[in-house]
Amino acid sequence: MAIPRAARTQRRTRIQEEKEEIILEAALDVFSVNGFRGSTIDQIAEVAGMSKPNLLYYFRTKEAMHRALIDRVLFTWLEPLRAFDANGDPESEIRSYIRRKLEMARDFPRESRLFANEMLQGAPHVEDELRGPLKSLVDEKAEVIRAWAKAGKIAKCDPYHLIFSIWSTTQHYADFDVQVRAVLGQEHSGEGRFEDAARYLEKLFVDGLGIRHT
Amino acid sequence: MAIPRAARTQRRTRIQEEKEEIILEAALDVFSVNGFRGSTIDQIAEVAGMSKPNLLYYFRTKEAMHRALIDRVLFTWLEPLRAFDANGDPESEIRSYIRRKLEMARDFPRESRLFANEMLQGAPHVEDELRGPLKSLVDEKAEVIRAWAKAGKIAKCDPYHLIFSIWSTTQHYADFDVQVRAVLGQEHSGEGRFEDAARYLEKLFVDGLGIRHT
DNA sequence: TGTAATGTTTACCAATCGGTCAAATTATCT
DNA sequence: AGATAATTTGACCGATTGGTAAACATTACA
Repeated sequence: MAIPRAARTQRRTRIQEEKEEIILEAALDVFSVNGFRGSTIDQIAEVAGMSKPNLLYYFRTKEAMHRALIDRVLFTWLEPLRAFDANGDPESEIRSYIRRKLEMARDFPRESRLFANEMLQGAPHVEDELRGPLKSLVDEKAEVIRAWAKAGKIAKCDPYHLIFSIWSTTQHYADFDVQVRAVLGQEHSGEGRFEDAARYLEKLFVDGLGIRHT
Repeated sequence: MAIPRAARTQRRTRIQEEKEEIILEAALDVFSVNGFRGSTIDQIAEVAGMSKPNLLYYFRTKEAMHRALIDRVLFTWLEPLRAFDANGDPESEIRSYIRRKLEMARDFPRESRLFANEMLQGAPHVEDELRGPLKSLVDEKAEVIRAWAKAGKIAKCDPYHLIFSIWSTTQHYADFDVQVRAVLGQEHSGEGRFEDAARYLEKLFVDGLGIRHT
């Protein structure tokens, strides 16, 4: 008889690791487009190439699948902000933060959309993470930015809204990809749009924050 | 016997106008949070305070409801961009565009989320509008911005990405409202956050675009 | 190799889904 | 008021939903 997943205390099997990986990959495909409510286990099962009960053998409920996915993605997603260095100089830190966020929008659009979907729904599954770890991290980095402003390295500005504006402008290229492509037209919808965006955004923020570059 | 809605050619009844209004209002509540797939007619019926078959008397399918809602909202939503005036001066035009968009994010967050949901899903219901009317409007305004840059009134920049960045930064306060509130904390989550955002964003764009203000 | 644990699937369940139908109710107009 | 058209609803339909039970297949390990 199969042991229910939740009751297992032993180390995970090779098969478990592989299959859970496949399932979460498929779940990311589906959840990132349709949101939690709009996604079905059957859809995920089809993408994963296994039967529905088999999915439910590894994750007992649809919610558990979503939960596991969020947990795994959240850490990676905040990596660029975590790398934001108080000791670096403002210009290069902001430039590289923008660049990193844009790379993530390009390379991990599904992850971006997964969160966007969650936010639109009022973050019913991650509100705690927002108020806890996320807020702490942002508070910490906001303090860095405030110190830069105080030292006259950048113009005085609200550090929280600065962070919001970098998040929104970069994630836009993942979340609103269809719109961006439609507006740019076929000829400018190649991967080059990310370089154009990087160039434009770096200039916007560097100049907008009054960072003097030699 | 009731005449099917689609076959009616006569003018709409008072009751029709009222009820369709109530239904679309409820549909906006539900669709904007759960997206098309994640929303059910029963949910909308409950919010609207009428029976499910009654909703289907006014809109023959769930898709028709969504369609009507999108059509009604799309026009209003593009109003600020339409008001963007080629003859105005760059600084005040950009400032007021940002302000208008922020006001819409504050006053019509559901409309913003409705579109955001649609974009995340790949715009299955509005792709034509994106490639047609929206692209045309943006193309037209991009030309205005390009002319400003050519005349040296603003710094050279990609006008499309400029528009994207204004869209994303402003709509962020509607679409990611939960996140914004969570990060700002209870004390800064009052309506004042929109004024803070306006102040920050106006400065960012005016300085970022190299607009000399006396 | 045998066997116990792990993994997979078919068949199924109750609840919910979008939508229909016909009967009942209400508004409109002469 | 009476007739007619417009509106509303309860009962219902087949399909899909999240999830279960149990039989079957495979793997790991002594």
